[in-house]
Amino acid sequence: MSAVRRRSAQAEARAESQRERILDAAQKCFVEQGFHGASMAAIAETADMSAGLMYRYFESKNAIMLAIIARELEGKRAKIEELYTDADFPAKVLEKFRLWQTGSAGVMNAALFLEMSAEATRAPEMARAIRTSDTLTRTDFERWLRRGREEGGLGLPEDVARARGVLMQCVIEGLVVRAARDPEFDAEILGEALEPLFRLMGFESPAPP
Amino acid sequence: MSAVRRRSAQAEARAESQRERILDAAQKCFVEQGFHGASMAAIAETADMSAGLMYRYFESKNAIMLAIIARELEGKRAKIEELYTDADFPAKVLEKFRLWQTGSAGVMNAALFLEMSAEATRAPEMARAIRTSDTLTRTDFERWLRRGREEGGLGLPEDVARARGVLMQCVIEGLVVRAARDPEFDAEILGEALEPLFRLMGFESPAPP
DNA sequence: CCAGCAAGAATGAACGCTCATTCATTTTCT
DNA sequence: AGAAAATGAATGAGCGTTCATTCTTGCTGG
Repeated sequence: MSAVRRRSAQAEARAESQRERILDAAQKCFVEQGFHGASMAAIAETADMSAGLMYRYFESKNAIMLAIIARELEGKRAKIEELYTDADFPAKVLEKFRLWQTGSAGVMNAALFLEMSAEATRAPEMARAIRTSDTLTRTDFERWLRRGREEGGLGLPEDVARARGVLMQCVIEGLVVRAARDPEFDAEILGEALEPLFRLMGFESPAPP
Repeated sequence: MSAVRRRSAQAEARAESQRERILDAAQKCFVEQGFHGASMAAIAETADMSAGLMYRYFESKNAIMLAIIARELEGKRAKIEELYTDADFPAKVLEKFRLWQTGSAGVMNAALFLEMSAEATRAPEMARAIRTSDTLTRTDFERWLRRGREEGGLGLPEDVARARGVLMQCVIEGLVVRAARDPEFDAEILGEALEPLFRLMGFESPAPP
């Protein structure tokens, strides 16, 4: 029985790695050809497996799309969290902007972000997934803005914090749009305009110790 | 010959109205089902004509997509121009935000904007069209920011104006993303955060006479 | 030690369907 | 009557999905 259990654990691990292989391939294809432009055949070829086999690991193409979105959103939140656990907010945002431009691996891809957002306006399942992640991100921003002064924050009242939290999201998402649209744009130019804007909104580096 | 010319002019007018009927239907379908999800049959039905007839007025589905984009971008620029030919910039932006949320006719549709932006990352023709409109919009913003003091402006130097012009675009586009994602969101909340932000960036109402 | 075997993994041809596009035909105008 | 406008069935390509089949793996009794 121990042998059986070991085997099934091993099989489970292999299945998981297969799922990831499929998701990696799907992400590449979705970025290059769009959700609807990418065919299962193309994804299979990219993943270096047969089309039929993918149905052992995912119920449908739609399930793959949803899995991609979940993975991307999780990654996005992790990246945004990095922004305010460390110093120099504007510089960190600029750094992320450059990553969005190049579409580096492991980063929320800007084109995919647009694709997802457009799709969410008509696919309720995607809208729900995005909405959840969206709310989490905004709540995090608000918490940051409402921190008390003794913690190095401004201690903003709730309504002001909410307004600025949303606006912050808009600015970030606007930067993503720009990164997708203009991968050659020199991020440095944004820097000097971004800094006073973030200061105004209360997103500053924590005070030095 | 006058009869011939009159006839051809009349025919031309009719052809133009047919083209517009197709574009209106296509826009509706694209918004509801996406560029690739909307079929020619669906567009034809919405336009209340046969599928075949559309090919008398447009070479292909792709040509329809490009025409839609051109029309949307032209409208977008006109709407943005309204922003600074009149008083109270932040209030006007909020008003546009609400229109994006409801997807009112005649206004650049938010979902379509996302769809277009995503498509542009892989279709060079669309990228070119969008890039052109994009540059025009930014140039307009920059001109506004560089206006001399005697004209009620700040007379900002070129590099600062460029940085703020791009950032302004990011904020606007971020608002579009938000409008698409959250049609229920109360725009009023944004108002109080938006006003100091625009003031900081130099986008103010013209001084009263 | 191994021949044989069950079961999971993987294949890829086939299926049913939808799509964009075409074109022989009919209808509508002048 | 004749030209232009409009139709909608036909076409063929491509899609997501299924499934009969083959391959691989690792356990088993002898």
